[in-house]
This record gives sequence, C-alpha cells and structure tokens, in this order.
Amino acid sequence: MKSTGQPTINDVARIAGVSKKTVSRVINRSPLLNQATREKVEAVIAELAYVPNPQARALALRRNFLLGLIHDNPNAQMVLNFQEGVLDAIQGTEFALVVRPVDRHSPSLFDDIRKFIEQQRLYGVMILPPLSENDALAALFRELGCNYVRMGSAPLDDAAHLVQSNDRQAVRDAVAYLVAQGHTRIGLVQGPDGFRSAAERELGWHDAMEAAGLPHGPDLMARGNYTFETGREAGGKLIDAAEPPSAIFASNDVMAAGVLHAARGRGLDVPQDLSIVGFDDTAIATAIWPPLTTVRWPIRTMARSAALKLIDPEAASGEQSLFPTDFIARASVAPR
Amino acid sequence: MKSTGQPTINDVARIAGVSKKTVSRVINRSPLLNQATREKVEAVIAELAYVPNPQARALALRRNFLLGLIHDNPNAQMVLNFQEGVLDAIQGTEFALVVRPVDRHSPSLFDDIRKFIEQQRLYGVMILPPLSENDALAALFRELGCNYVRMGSAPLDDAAHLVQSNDRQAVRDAVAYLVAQGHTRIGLVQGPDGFRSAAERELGWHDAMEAAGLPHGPDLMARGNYTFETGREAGGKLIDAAEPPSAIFASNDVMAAGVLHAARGRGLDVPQDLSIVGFDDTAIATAIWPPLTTVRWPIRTMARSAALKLIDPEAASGEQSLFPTDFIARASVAPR
DNA sequence: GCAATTTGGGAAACCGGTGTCAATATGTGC
DNA sequence: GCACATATTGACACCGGTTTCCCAAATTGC
Repeated sequence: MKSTGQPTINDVARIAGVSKKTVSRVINRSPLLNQATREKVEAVIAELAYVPNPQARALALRRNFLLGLIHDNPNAQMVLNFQEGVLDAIQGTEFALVVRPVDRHSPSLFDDIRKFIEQQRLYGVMILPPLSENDALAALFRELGCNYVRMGSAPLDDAAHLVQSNDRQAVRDAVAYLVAQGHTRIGLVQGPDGFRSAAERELGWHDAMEAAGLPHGPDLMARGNYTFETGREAGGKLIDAAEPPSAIFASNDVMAAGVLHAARGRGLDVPQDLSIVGFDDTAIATAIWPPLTTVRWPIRTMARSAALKLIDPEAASGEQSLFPTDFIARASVAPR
Repeated sequence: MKSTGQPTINDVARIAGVSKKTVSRVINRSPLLNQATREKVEAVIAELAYVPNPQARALALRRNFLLGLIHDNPNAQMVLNFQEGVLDAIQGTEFALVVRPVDRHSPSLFDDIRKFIEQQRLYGVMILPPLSENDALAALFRELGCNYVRMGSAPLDDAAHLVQSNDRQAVRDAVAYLVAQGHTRIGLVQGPDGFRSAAERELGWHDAMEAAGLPHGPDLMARGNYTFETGREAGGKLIDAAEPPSAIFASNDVMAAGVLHAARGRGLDVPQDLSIVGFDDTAIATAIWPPLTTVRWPIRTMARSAALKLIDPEAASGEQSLFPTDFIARASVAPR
C-alpha cells in the first residue's frame, strides 16, 4: 500500500477489480473490450488522476517517446520557431522534445552526437541546417538505426527524411522583383561556403540575372558567413566597387542588416541610393530602419511536418515536403 | 540470442562471465568490488560499446534524467543561450534537456504544465521569465513534488530555487554612466506591467536619477512591452514631449532599437542629438547602427548554475545565485 | 588450526508497463 | 441439450536495469 507517489497501473487494476492487462487495454484503446469494463476502469483512472509512466512504457515497447533536435544554427529566432513548430505537432501526444545544441566545428562532433543518440535512444531526430547538409552525419544516423528528418534548402535525401523550402525559386522571384523596379546592377552577398542554402540562394540570383539579361559577374558578388559583421564587410566591398550596384540581395537578414550598416557608414540613403533585400524574415528584418524587404519561409509549419514524419511516417507520407516561401515587400527597396 | 539492437546488461554479464548485479556495480562505481573483476567487466563494456538503457534505469530508480525548460519569452536569443548554458551543465552526464514553450496567456496554461510534468516525470524544471515570476506556478510545482529553479531579476524565492541577476543595480550603474556623460534629462522606456524585470529596471533608473538630483517624473517615462513596435511608440512619445530628454534608457535592446527608429524618423542623429542605452546585449545590439550601449547579463552561466541546482543541490548550494552584469559601452551614447 | 569477520558476488524480487496465450463466459447452429 | 465459434479477460513472462538478501571465499585473530 503505497500512499506516496503517483498511482500506478496496479493501483488502478486493484481498485477497479480487474487485471493490469485490462487497464493496459483501456489505455491503449484496444477494441476487444467490453464497454462496461472500459467505463469502470476509466472512472477509476479519472478518479486517481492516473497517468501511465512513460519510462515503463518505453521499456516494454522498446522505444521511447523522445524527439531530438540537433542544431548549430546562428539564427536563434529560427531555432526557436522550429521548436515551437515541433511542439505544435507533439501537443497532446506523449512525445517530448529534447534539444541538443552542438558545435559543428568541434572535432568530437560525431562522437558527441553518437553518444547522445545511443544514450537517450531517441525515437527520432531532426537536424537543422547547416548540420542537416552533412551527408556523413545522415549516414551516422542510418548506421545507428535512428530515424531522422533533415531540414534543408534543397534536395538532400528522399522525401521521407526531409522537409525543405525552395530557396532557389524564392531568390529568383525576389531578384526579379528588383529587376521589375528598374534595377540593372544587382549585387549579391553570398552565404558561407559549405552551406547548401547559400549555394541555392546564389543560384537563384544567378537565374534571375541571366533571365533578365543583366550582368552577374564576380564583381557583383561578395561572400559573408551569415553574420552581421561579414555582411557589413561584403556590402562595403560591393559599394566601394568601381561600378557599384543600385541594389543588393543578401543571403540572409543579418547580413542584409550589415549591408545597410555599410551603406549608412558611406553616407548612402537606403532605399534611395541603395535597395536591399534579405532572406528569412527574422525579427531583425523589422527591427532596423528601413524595414527590410525579405523572404519568409514557413519554418514553424515545416517543423510541424518534420515532427510528424518521425511520429507517424505513414500519415505524413501524404504531406508535402517542399514548402513555399513568401516574398515580403518592405521599405528597403525603392524603384530605380 | 539477440544480434540486433544495442547490447544490454545481460549481454555484458554473460560475456564477462559475471552476474547482472556485478555489471551494475561496475556501472555505478560501487566500491566493494574486486579490481580484477571491475577491469574484466569494463573491457567487455568497452568492447560491446554498451550503454545502459536510461528508460530501464529511470524505471528502477523511480526517477528519470530529464530536465525541463518551460518558457514563454519573446527574446529568442536569450532562450537559446539559456539552452546552451544548461547543456554546459549536463554535458557528459546522462541528463537531457526537454523544452516546452508555452503561451502564458492561454487559459489552459496551468493544466498544460501540470500535464507536462506528470506525463514526463521530469527530474526538475527550470522556468524563465516572465513565467518565473508567477508564484502560483511555483506553488504548482511544489504541489506536484517537482523540483524547480526559477530564473529572475529579483528575489522571488529561496536561493535553492533561484538564479538571478541584479537588474536594479545594473540599471542604476548604466544610468549613472549617462549622468557622468553630462545628460540631465534622461528618459525611461519601461517594460510591460507584470514583468518583475521591468519593475526592477525602472527602480534602477529611479535610484540613479534621484541620487543625481535629476528629474524623474512621469513626463520622462513611457511604457512598452518589450517589443520593437512598442519601443518605437514609447520613444516617439518621449521625443515629442515639450521638454524632450537628451538620453533614453530602454528596458531592453529591442525597445532601444525601436527608440532609435523613432529618433531617426524625426531627423535626430544618434548619438549626437539623442543617446540611447538598452538592456540584454542580444544580437540586435550590434546589428543596428550605431551599435547599442547596453547591459549584458551572464545568461549562459546562470543557466548552467540553474541546471546544477537541479542535478546536484548539495554541490550547488555553495554556488552563487546572484549574478553580476556587465556594462557594455558602445557608440549609441555621446557626451552631452 | 579453527572460529570470527570481512569481502566479493550471485539469486530473486521489483520498478510499471506490454505481449502471448490460455481460460472463461456467451452466443450459435443443429 | 451439445459441439463449436466468439468475445472478453486474466496469468505469466518479459523489457533492462536496481535493490535486498544471502552465501561462499578470503582474511584475520587467537
């Protein structure tokens, strides 16, 4: 007779006058169960406020109900939105979300992740860019028999293991908008080497410039690494060129803010002297002046989809895995 | 003979030629164990890459190794830094971090949290502001027998359940800095009603103004709710006043960015015409122009401390629970 | 050299669930 | 009224660890 602690299935069984197994059947909505029995047991469950012990279930079922999120992303808002999206998906289920920030430059990265997976025996993991672009890492998950979903900006894997946005198309459209505003020299601040998203966004710029018959040589390109400071440097380089652009597309919002900073430091007015477009629509896009024209991708929805793919692959197989982006026009672009 | 799946304690015991219990003793570093036996078992463990099943351990020990993080914070960078700090603390242990974003305005907030705690049977939870300021919530955790630590800007609880920064002192110092720069009319953009941090920061401003014998009436105060937009409105209100301030302290960085925005919209130069100071030192502080003078609080260290308090209360009892802040002088302040 | 005391390690029960399979009612066809 | 199918429930082993209890071997004291 234990009075302390939460009630167990044995307590419920004893009080309801049935066997453990019957209680288990009620919990799991087994169809072969008498209605009267079910109601009797449910009444006791409600009375005791009984909640099944997930650890015991995990042990018996040989799988737990933990979803992992592995990330090393410089964009906090993005990571948090992703977490919220996962929560949308697991709301009301017995799943929980375990987070694991990592350092992608750590030499022990793979060991750390392996240890994490083996220790926690996760039901599945979700991987955020840029880690998600690492095929060796995906191979590790397969080797460990751990279900996974990668979040990406381009085809990395089969649909079952991926949620993605079409960054190339999105940037193509964004740059086409600049062209429609009369801009003919449009600079590009590239993202870092090794980021798939950076490569895709560069391709989008390239596509749009080529389609419009506009120049798109290396003198219109400068590389950053998704940080404010590198965006400022790259922007400065483009602005200081012999033939500076009248508009710049930066591969993310933070770098776009850097470009803005560089322009202002040189006495340029944005958007009159220079139009700027970013990517991500994070909080900074509306926290700077002028507010930034940018591209929003539905990260929360994508996160929900990623979690569903892990929880219930069959049900999610009908779900899309390529998500559309939104172009958000704000005051940082003016007609030429 | 199971070839698939991870090795269990039984596999180790069989191969090492000892009993389960002996293996368990090795894992738990029981002292009453022969050195030779220990080494033999350890060799087998290493060979099989055996990792104890945390679910089974959790079941047998009647407690699991999950730390929960409950938050509803508008500041993504802060939440993420906190997560990283917790990870610092649990690195190398068997603990994992489970996150749970919530909506503090949801009518089912308490039910949701109660369900979360009961379902997951967490080892302990950490609560971030502003949720951490809710005493009824703390009472809920006590009722549920769930260990908790609150993160706060002022005394909310006994030291064992709290990590805090001294916001009042920090703001007092920051405003004193403005006074030292020759400013005599210094405005305050308050944080939202009901936020303890907002109240503390307001007190700090009040302290400093009073100490300097400067005016600190309601005409120098305007309220925001920690968002950019409200910061912009509050800043506009102060600037448009009959006798506008030459410097403004905003209770967080995002609102400070809003004030900057408002100033620029009215043709003021920052810092020449208006000096601005923020609070938090989040990413936005250096992503705007001019970079923001602000106050940094050691959130990552505080998070580490919070996690330690949960994991090992005795060891952490010596730890401080009041953390010092840093004043970060940048270009958004100029002498009057 | 023998009893007393440590020390090392095993057997079995247990944590709180689930799966398998058999047992017990109930209903059906003849 | 009887053999048989079917619906409902329970007994028991099991998931992979830990704890309790106890015994055998090794060491010590005399």
